Amino acid sequence: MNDDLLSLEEFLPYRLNRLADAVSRDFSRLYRDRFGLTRPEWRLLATLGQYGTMTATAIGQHSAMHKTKVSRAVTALEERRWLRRAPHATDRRVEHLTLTKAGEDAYRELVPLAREFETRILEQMRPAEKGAIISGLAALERAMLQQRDQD
Amino acid sequence: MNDDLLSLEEFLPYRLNRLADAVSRDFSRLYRDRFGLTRPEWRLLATLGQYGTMTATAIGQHSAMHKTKVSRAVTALEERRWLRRAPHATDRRVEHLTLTKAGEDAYRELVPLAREFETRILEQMRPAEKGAIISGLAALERAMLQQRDQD
DNA sequence: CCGAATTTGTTACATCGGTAACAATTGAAT
DNA sequence: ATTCAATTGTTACCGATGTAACAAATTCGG
Repeated sequence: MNDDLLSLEEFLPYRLNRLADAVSRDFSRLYRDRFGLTRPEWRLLATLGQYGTMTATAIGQHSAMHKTKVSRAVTALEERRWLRRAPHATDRRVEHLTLTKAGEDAYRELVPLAREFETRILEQMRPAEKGAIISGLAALERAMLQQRDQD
Repeated sequence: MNDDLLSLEEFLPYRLNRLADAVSRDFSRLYRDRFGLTRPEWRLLATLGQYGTMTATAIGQHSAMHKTKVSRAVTALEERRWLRRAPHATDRRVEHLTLTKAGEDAYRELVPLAREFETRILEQMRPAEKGAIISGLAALERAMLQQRDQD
Protein backbone atom coordinates (compact mmCIF):
# COMPACT_ATOMS: atom_id res chain seq x y z
CA MET A 1 0.00 0.00 0.00
CA ASN A 2 1.22 3.43 -1.00
CA ASP A 3 1.89 5.98 1.73
CA ASP A 4 1.57 8.89 -0.66
CA LEU A 5 -2.00 8.00 -1.57
CA LEU A 6 -5.12 8.00 0.53
CA SER A 7 -7.47 5.10 -0.12
CA LEU A 8 -10.86 6.77 -0.01
CA GLU A 9 -12.64 3.42 0.19
CA GLU A 10 -10.99 2.78 3.54
CA PHE A 11 -11.16 6.34 4.82
CA LEU A 12 -13.55 6.64 7.75
CA PRO A 13 -15.14 10.05 7.03
CA TYR A 14 -15.71 9.09 3.42
CA ARG A 15 -17.26 5.73 4.24
CA LEU A 16 -19.51 7.23 6.87
CA ASN A 17 -20.73 9.92 4.53
CA ARG A 18 -21.37 7.58 1.67
CA LEU A 19 -23.34 5.22 3.86
CA ALA A 20 -25.30 7.88 5.70
CA ASP A 21 -26.16 9.46 2.38
CA ALA A 22 -27.35 6.22 0.79
CA VAL A 23 -29.33 5.11 3.83
CA SER A 24 -30.87 8.54 4.32
CA ARG A 25 -31.84 8.86 0.70
CA ASP A 26 -33.63 5.52 0.77
CA PHE A 27 -35.27 6.17 4.09
CA SER A 28 -36.46 9.65 3.19
CA ARG A 29 -38.77 8.14 0.60
CA LEU A 30 -40.92 6.81 3.42
CA TYR A 31 -41.81 10.15 4.97
CA ARG A 32 -41.48 12.15 1.77
CA ASP A 33 -43.79 10.03 -0.36
CA ARG A 34 -46.39 9.47 2.33
CA PHE A 35 -46.46 12.92 3.93
CA GLY A 36 -44.20 15.27 2.00
CA LEU A 37 -42.02 15.77 5.05
CA THR A 38 -38.47 17.08 4.87
CA ARG A 39 -35.73 15.46 6.88
CA PRO A 40 -35.70 18.13 9.61
CA GLU A 41 -39.48 17.83 9.85
CA TRP A 42 -39.27 14.06 10.22
CA ARG A 43 -36.63 14.45 12.90
CA LEU A 44 -38.72 16.93 14.80
CA LEU A 45 -41.72 14.62 14.60
CA ALA A 46 -39.67 11.63 15.72
CA THR A 47 -38.13 13.53 18.62
CA LEU A 48 -41.42 14.89 19.92
CA GLY A 49 -43.07 11.51 19.35
CA GLN A 50 -40.45 9.83 21.46
CA TYR A 51 -40.06 12.41 24.21
CA GLY A 52 -43.34 14.29 24.35
CA THR A 53 -43.06 17.99 25.20
CA MET A 54 -39.75 19.73 24.54
CA THR A 55 -38.37 23.19 23.88
CA ALA A 56 -36.82 24.12 20.55
CA THR A 57 -33.35 24.39 22.04
CA ALA A 58 -33.62 20.97 23.67
CA ILE A 59 -34.71 19.46 20.36
CA GLY A 60 -31.78 21.04 18.59
CA GLN A 61 -29.28 19.70 21.10
CA HIS A 62 -30.77 16.26 21.26
CA SER A 63 -31.26 15.71 17.56
CA ALA A 64 -28.12 17.57 16.42
CA MET A 65 -30.03 20.08 14.34
CA HIS A 66 -29.12 23.72 13.93
CA LYS A 67 -31.54 26.05 15.64
CA THR A 68 -32.62 27.57 12.34
CA LYS A 69 -33.50 24.12 11.07
CA VAL A 70 -35.55 23.47 14.18
CA SER A 71 -37.26 26.83 13.93
CA ARG A 72 -38.27 26.23 10.32
CA ALA A 73 -39.41 22.69 10.97
CA VAL A 74 -41.51 23.86 13.91
CA THR A 75 -43.19 26.47 11.71
CA ALA A 76 -43.91 23.83 9.07
CA LEU A 77 -45.39 21.28 11.45
CA GLU A 78 -47.36 23.99 13.21
CA GLU A 79 -48.95 25.01 9.91
CA ARG A 80 -49.96 21.38 9.40
CA ARG A 81 -51.48 21.47 12.87
CA TRP A 82 -49.21 18.62 13.87
CA LEU A 83 -47.79 20.43 16.88
CA ARG A 84 -48.79 23.23 19.19
CA ARG A 85 -46.74 25.75 21.15
CA ALA A 86 -47.42 26.44 24.80
CA PRO A 87 -45.83 29.21 26.87
CA HIS A 88 -43.30 28.40 29.56
CA ALA A 89 -44.52 29.07 33.06
CA THR A 90 -41.84 31.57 34.02
CA ASP A 91 -39.60 32.17 30.97
CA ARG A 92 -41.38 33.98 28.18
CA ARG A 93 -38.60 33.32 25.66
CA VAL A 94 -39.29 29.62 25.73
CA GLU A 95 -42.09 27.63 24.16
CA HIS A 96 -43.04 24.06 24.96
CA LEU A 97 -43.70 22.05 21.82
CA THR A 98 -46.08 19.11 21.80
CA LEU A 99 -47.56 16.97 19.04
CA THR A 100 -51.27 17.33 18.41
CA LYS A 101 -53.52 14.34 17.83
CA ALA A 102 -52.86 14.62 14.09
CA GLY A 103 -49.13 14.72 14.71
CA GLU A 104 -49.29 11.66 16.92
CA ASP A 105 -51.30 9.83 14.30
CA ALA A 106 -48.63 10.51 11.69
CA TYR A 107 -45.94 9.44 14.12
CA ARG A 108 -47.74 6.20 14.87
CA GLU A 109 -48.07 5.52 11.17
CA LEU A 110 -44.39 6.17 10.48
CA VAL A 111 -42.82 4.26 13.36
CA PRO A 112 -43.53 0.76 12.00
CA LEU A 113 -42.36 1.84 8.54
CA ALA A 114 -39.11 3.06 10.05
CA ARG A 115 -38.69 -0.21 11.93
CA GLU A 116 -39.31 -2.25 8.79
CA PHE A 117 -36.82 -0.17 6.87
CA GLU A 118 -34.12 -0.80 9.44
CA THR A 119 -34.99 -4.49 9.62
CA ARG A 120 -34.78 -4.88 5.85
CA ILE A 121 -31.22 -3.61 5.94
CA LEU A 122 -30.12 -5.55 8.99
CA GLU A 123 -31.53 -8.83 7.79
CA GLN A 124 -29.10 -8.67 4.87
CA MET A 125 -26.36 -9.06 7.46
CA ARG A 126 -25.25 -11.99 9.55
CA PRO A 127 -25.66 -11.79 13.33
CA ALA A 128 -21.98 -11.13 13.93
CA GLU A 129 -22.05 -8.35 11.36
CA LYS A 130 -25.10 -6.78 12.95
CA GLY A 131 -23.31 -6.84 16.29
CA ALA A 132 -20.25 -5.28 14.69
CA ILE A 133 -22.05 -2.32 13.17
CA ILE A 134 -24.16 -1.68 16.25
CA SER A 135 -21.32 -1.78 18.75
CA GLY A 136 -18.91 -0.16 16.30
CA LEU A 137 -21.17 2.85 15.91
CA ALA A 138 -21.52 3.07 19.68
CA ALA A 139 -17.75 3.04 20.06
CA LEU A 140 -17.38 5.72 17.43
CA GLU A 141 -20.01 7.85 19.13
CA ARG A 142 -18.01 7.62 22.33
CA ALA A 143 -14.76 8.39 20.53
CA MET A 144 -16.25 11.53 18.97
CA LEU A 145 -17.48 12.72 22.35
CA GLN A 146 -14.07 12.20 23.95
CA GLN A 147 -12.48 13.97 21.01
CA ARG A 148 -14.69 17.00 21.57
CA ASP A 149 -14.08 17.06 25.30
CA GLN A 150 -10.34 17.25 24.79
CA ASP A 151 -10.36 20.46 22.76
CA MET B 1 -39.14 -1.09 25.63
CA ASN B 2 -42.19 0.46 24.04
CA ASP B 3 -43.35 -0.79 20.67
CA ASP B 4 -45.23 2.40 19.95
CA LEU B 5 -42.13 4.55 20.20
CA LEU B 6 -39.03 4.65 18.05
CA SER B 7 -35.79 5.09 19.95
CA LEU B 8 -33.86 7.51 17.75
CA GLU B 9 -30.64 6.84 19.64
CA GLU B 10 -30.73 3.24 18.43
CA PHE B 11 -32.11 3.92 14.97
CA LEU B 12 -29.55 3.16 12.30
CA PRO B 13 -30.24 5.99 9.80
CA TYR B 14 -30.24 8.53 12.61
CA ARG B 15 -27.01 7.27 14.15
CA LEU B 16 -25.26 7.17 10.80
CA ASN B 17 -26.30 10.69 9.96
CA ARG B 18 -25.34 12.12 13.29
CA LEU B 19 -21.92 10.51 13.12
CA ALA B 20 -21.24 11.33 9.50
CA ASP B 21 -22.24 14.91 10.18
CA ALA B 22 -20.03 15.28 13.21
CA VAL B 23 -17.02 13.60 11.61
CA SER B 24 -17.43 15.52 8.37
CA ARG B 25 -17.78 18.83 10.13
CA ASP B 26 -14.56 18.27 12.06
CA PHE B 27 -12.68 16.96 9.08
CA SER B 28 -13.76 19.75 6.77
CA ARG B 29 -11.80 22.20 8.87
CA LEU B 30 -8.61 20.67 7.53
CA TYR B 31 -9.21 21.43 3.88
CA ARG B 32 -11.36 24.49 4.47
CA ASP B 33 -8.96 26.34 6.76
CA ARG B 34 -5.87 25.45 4.81
CA PHE B 35 -7.15 25.82 1.24
CA GLY B 36 -10.72 27.09 1.34
CA LEU B 37 -11.93 23.93 -0.35
CA THR B 38 -15.54 22.80 -0.25
CA ARG B 39 -16.39 19.18 0.43
CA PRO B 40 -17.07 18.33 -3.23
CA GLU B 41 -13.79 19.98 -4.17
CA TRP B 42 -11.90 17.96 -1.57
CA ARG B 43 -13.53 14.78 -2.83
CA LEU B 44 -12.62 15.56 -6.39
CA LEU B 45 -9.03 16.28 -5.37
CA ALA B 46 -8.86 13.09 -3.32
CA THR B 47 -10.31 10.97 -6.11
CA LEU B 48 -8.02 12.32 -8.79
CA GLY B 49 -5.07 12.13 -6.41
CA GLN B 50 -5.75 8.48 -5.79
CA TYR B 51 -6.67 7.37 -9.29
CA GLY B 52 -4.96 9.78 -11.65
CA THR B 53 -6.87 10.64 -14.79
CA MET B 54 -10.63 10.16 -14.79
CA THR B 55 -13.73 11.47 -16.55
CA ALA B 56 -16.37 13.50 -14.74
CA THR B 57 -18.92 10.70 -14.95
CA ALA B 58 -16.50 8.16 -13.53
CA ILE B 59 -15.71 10.50 -10.66
CA GLY B 60 -19.37 10.96 -9.91
CA GLN B 61 -20.04 7.23 -9.83
CA HIS B 62 -17.00 6.40 -7.82
CA SER B 63 -17.31 9.12 -5.22
CA ALA B 64 -21.12 9.12 -5.06
CA MET B 65 -21.42 12.75 -6.09
CA HIS B 66 -24.17 14.19 -8.24
CA LYS B 67 -22.96 15.19 -11.68
CA THR B 68 -23.74 18.85 -11.02
CA LYS B 69 -21.57 18.75 -7.93
CA VAL B 70 -18.76 17.22 -9.96
CA SER B 71 -19.19 19.76 -12.72
CA ARG B 72 -18.99 22.67 -10.32
CA ALA B 73 -16.06 21.24 -8.40
CA VAL B 74 -14.19 20.69 -11.68
CA THR B 75 -14.77 24.31 -12.66
CA ALA B 76 -13.53 25.47 -9.27
CA LEU B 77 -10.35 23.39 -9.28
CA GLU B 78 -9.70 24.31 -12.88
CA GLU B 79 -9.83 27.99 -11.99
CA ARG B 80 -7.26 27.33 -9.29
CA ARG B 81 -5.13 25.62 -11.91
CA TRP B 82 -5.24 22.45 -9.84
CA LEU B 83 -6.53 20.30 -12.66
CA ARG B 84 -6.56 20.33 -16.42
CA ARG B 85 -8.99 18.93 -18.95
CA ALA B 86 -7.84 16.89 -21.91
CA PRO B 87 -9.99 15.76 -24.80
CA HIS B 88 -10.91 12.13 -25.19
CA ALA B 89 -9.33 10.47 -28.21
CA THR B 90 -12.55 9.46 -29.93
CA ASP B 91 -15.50 10.79 -27.89
CA ARG B 92 -15.72 14.56 -27.93
CA ARG B 93 -18.33 14.69 -25.17
CA VAL B 94 -15.83 13.39 -22.66
CA GLU B 95 -12.94 15.13 -20.97
CA HIS B 96 -10.11 13.47 -19.10
CA LEU B 97 -9.37 15.23 -15.84
CA THR B 98 -5.91 15.21 -14.30
CA LEU B 99 -4.34 17.08 -11.41
CA THR B 100 -1.69 19.62 -12.25
CA LYS B 101 1.53 19.90 -10.31
CA ALA B 102 -0.13 22.44 -8.01
CA GLY B 103 -3.05 20.07 -7.48
CA GLU B 104 -0.75 17.21 -6.65
CA ASP B 105 1.14 19.39 -4.21
CA ALA B 106 -2.06 20.22 -2.39
CA TYR B 107 -3.06 16.56 -2.40
CA ARG B 108 0.30 15.54 -0.97
CA GLU B 109 -0.08 18.14 1.75
CA LEU B 110 -3.58 17.01 2.68
CA VAL B 111 -3.09 13.25 2.72
CA PRO B 112 -1.06 13.12 5.93
CA LEU B 113 -3.49 15.51 7.61
CA ALA B 114 -6.36 13.24 6.65
CA ARG B 115 -4.49 10.23 8.00
CA GLU B 116 -3.77 11.98 11.27
CA PHE B 117 -7.38 13.00 11.60
CA GLU B 118 -8.54 9.42 11.21
CA THR B 119 -5.87 8.15 13.57
CA ARG B 120 -6.84 10.66 16.25
CA ILE B 121 -10.37 9.29 16.21
CA LEU B 122 -9.43 5.62 16.04
CA GLU B 123 -6.89 5.84 18.83
CA GLN B 124 -9.73 6.79 21.18
CA MET B 125 -11.05 3.28 20.59
CA ARG B 126 -9.86 -0.09 21.76
CA PRO B 127 -8.62 -2.57 19.15
CA ALA B 128 -11.79 -4.66 19.27
CA GLU B 129 -13.89 -1.54 18.80
CA LYS B 130 -11.79 -0.45 15.84
CA GLY B 131 -12.32 -3.86 14.30
CA ALA B 132 -16.04 -3.61 14.96
CA ILE B 133 -16.52 -0.27 13.26
CA ILE B 134 -14.32 -1.16 10.30
CA SER B 135 -15.90 -4.53 9.58
CA GLY B 136 -19.36 -3.29 10.55
CA LEU B 137 -19.20 -0.52 7.97
CA ALA B 138 -18.03 -3.01 5.38
CA ALA B 139 -20.96 -5.29 6.16
CA LEU B 140 -23.37 -2.38 5.94
CA GLU B 141 -21.89 -1.35 2.61
CA ARG B 142 -22.52 -4.83 1.32
CA ALA B 143 -26.04 -4.87 2.74
CA MET B 144 -26.88 -1.61 1.00
CA LEU B 145 -25.59 -2.94 -2.31
CA GLN B 146 -27.65 -6.12 -2.02
CA GLN B 147 -30.65 -4.03 -1.07
CA ARG B 148 -30.28 -1.98 -4.21
CA ASP B 149 -29.81 -5.02 -6.42
CA GLN B 150 -33.09 -6.49 -5.26
CA ASP B 151 -35.27 -3.58 -6.37
C1' DC C 1 -27.31 5.63 -43.60
C1' DC C 2 -31.01 8.30 -40.85
C1' DG C 3 -33.83 9.46 -37.22
C1' DA C 4 -34.63 8.31 -32.36
C1' DA C 5 -32.77 7.40 -28.09
C1' DT C 6 -28.86 7.72 -24.99
C1' DT C 7 -24.86 9.75 -22.94
C1' DT C 8 -21.89 13.58 -21.26
C1' DG C 9 -21.51 17.66 -19.17
C1' DT C 10 -23.36 22.52 -18.18
C1' DT C 11 -26.76 25.77 -16.62
C1' DA C 12 -31.30 27.90 -14.91
C1' DC C 13 -34.31 27.57 -11.32
C1' DA C 14 -36.01 26.69 -6.91
C1' DT C 15 -35.10 25.06 -2.37
C1' DC C 16 -32.39 24.16 1.58
C1' DG C 17 -29.15 25.34 5.13
C1' DG C 18 -25.77 27.89 7.83
C1' DT C 19 -23.89 32.57 9.39
C1' DA C 20 -24.86 36.52 11.25
C1' DA C 21 -27.78 40.01 12.79
C1' DC C 22 -31.70 40.80 15.40
C1' DA C 23 -35.61 41.51 19.12
C1' DA C 24 -37.16 39.98 23.31
C1' DT C 25 -36.27 38.27 27.60
C1' DT C 26 -33.65 36.73 31.49
C1' DG C 27 -29.52 36.46 34.42
C1' DA C 28 -25.38 38.35 36.55
C1' DA C 29 -22.45 41.94 38.40
C1' DT C 30 -21.86 45.55 41.08
C1' DA D 1 -31.75 49.00 40.67
C1' DT D 2 -29.15 49.42 36.47
C1' DT D 3 -26.32 48.08 33.12
C1' DC D 4 -24.04 44.44 30.63
C1' DA D 5 -23.89 39.74 29.18
C1' DA D 6 -26.16 35.51 27.91
C1' DT D 7 -30.08 32.89 26.16
C1' DT D 8 -34.07 31.84 23.11
C1' DG D 9 -35.98 31.86 18.88
C1' DT D 10 -36.76 34.22 14.20
C1' DT D 11 -35.30 36.20 9.92
C1' DA D 12 -32.35 38.23 6.12
C1' DC D 13 -28.82 37.01 3.37
C1' DC D 14 -25.86 34.21 0.79
C1' DG D 15 -23.82 29.98 -0.69
C1' DA D 16 -24.70 25.12 -1.69
C1' DT D 17 -27.41 21.46 -3.98
C1' DG D 18 -30.73 18.78 -6.53
C1' DT D 19 -34.27 18.76 -10.51
C1' DA D 20 -35.08 19.61 -14.84
C1' DA D 21 -34.07 21.50 -19.13
C1' DC D 22 -30.61 21.83 -22.35
C1' DA D 23 -26.77 21.47 -26.23
C1' DA D 24 -23.56 18.62 -28.22
C1' DA D 25 -22.06 14.25 -29.39
C1' DT D 26 -22.59 9.39 -29.91
C1' DT D 27 -25.02 4.97 -30.43
C1' DC D 28 -28.62 2.09 -31.80
C1' DG D 29 -32.51 0.20 -34.67
C1' DG D 30 -34.22 -0.52 -38.79
